[in-house]
Amino acid sequence: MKQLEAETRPTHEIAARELLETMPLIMRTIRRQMRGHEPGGLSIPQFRTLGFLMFNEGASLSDLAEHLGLALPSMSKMIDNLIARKLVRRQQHTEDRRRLVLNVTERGSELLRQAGDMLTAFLGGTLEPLSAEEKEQVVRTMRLLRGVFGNGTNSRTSCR
Amino acid sequence: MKQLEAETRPTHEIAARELLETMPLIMRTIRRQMRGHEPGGLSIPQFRTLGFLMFNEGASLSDLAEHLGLALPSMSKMIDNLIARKLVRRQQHTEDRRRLVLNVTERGSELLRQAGDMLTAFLGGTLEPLSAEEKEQVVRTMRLLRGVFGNGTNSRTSCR
DNA sequence: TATTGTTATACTCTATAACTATA
DNA sequence: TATAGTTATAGAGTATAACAATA
Repeated sequence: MKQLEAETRPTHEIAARELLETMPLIMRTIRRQMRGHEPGGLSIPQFRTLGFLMFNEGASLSDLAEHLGLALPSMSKMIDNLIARKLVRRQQHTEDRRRLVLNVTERGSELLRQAGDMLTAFLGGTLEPLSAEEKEQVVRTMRLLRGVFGNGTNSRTSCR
Repeated sequence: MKQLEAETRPTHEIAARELLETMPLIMRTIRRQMRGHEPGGLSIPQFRTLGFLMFNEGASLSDLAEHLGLALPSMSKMIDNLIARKLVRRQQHTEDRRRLVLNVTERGSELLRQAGDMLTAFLGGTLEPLSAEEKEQVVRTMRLLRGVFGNGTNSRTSCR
């Protein structure tokens, strides 16, 4: 009863296990890489935050929370942190004064660039053993997964 | 300079971005699902810990830390927590009294089963829109990634 | 009243450093 | 001396609840 017969389980169960075993491993590898190596050391969510702000200048806190899939207070705290490190600038929206207008500072954009280069190099090296086709497969699968995980399932409003 | 030309970047760079955007999303979705729904509510590392102990009865703390990719103190604390919740039992190795002999309790195994069922159902539902072939692709890609990320890169001893 | 954010609080994850006990 | 674990400490990520300010 405790020993399962290798591959006789349904595919979605196997896929579930694979996701659960593989993704934390990769996340940790990346996290360590980022924490240690950079001049400033960005966490993954911080990195994503700066990246989002780079391409969505003047985004609000809610925009960010929505994109990262975080609760507002979590996002607020993270932004506090980034502002304390002078990587992000916070202003008030002139028309709707409830809203924040967030931007990456010079320093933030420089750090983001460096972190991105480092990460790209690191992941490039890690993925190197794969053939071009396998790399394509990784990209395809990620998009596939983003498609199914990115929709309703994750919407914060639907959770209780 | 700030706008990048869609798909002209090298594959490994694209793959890097895809990993970074997709994996946190999936992890968060799973984490929420696990936190909320279960009778006890297990975190992902807790779930993996119980799972590992289920198939490696009497494992030591170091075994676990190694498998999960955690530092020993992190692992120690997590086990404390699981023991406090009566999900894990800690004994001393009779021959080498430095070693721990860790096992899942009845209650732990029951909770693990429930959490596993819930997660399987949830992921099964989430992956449902995918064709059988696409699901296979997910499995293949995870194994591929585990292969490249699971080796030297992640060894704790190599990090400073 | 609804929306945007912040503050307070709490818990998990994770790491490093310093320590104890055993081998 | 080397190995297995624990304790102390710290910081990030995350959430919920309660609140303030603006619309």
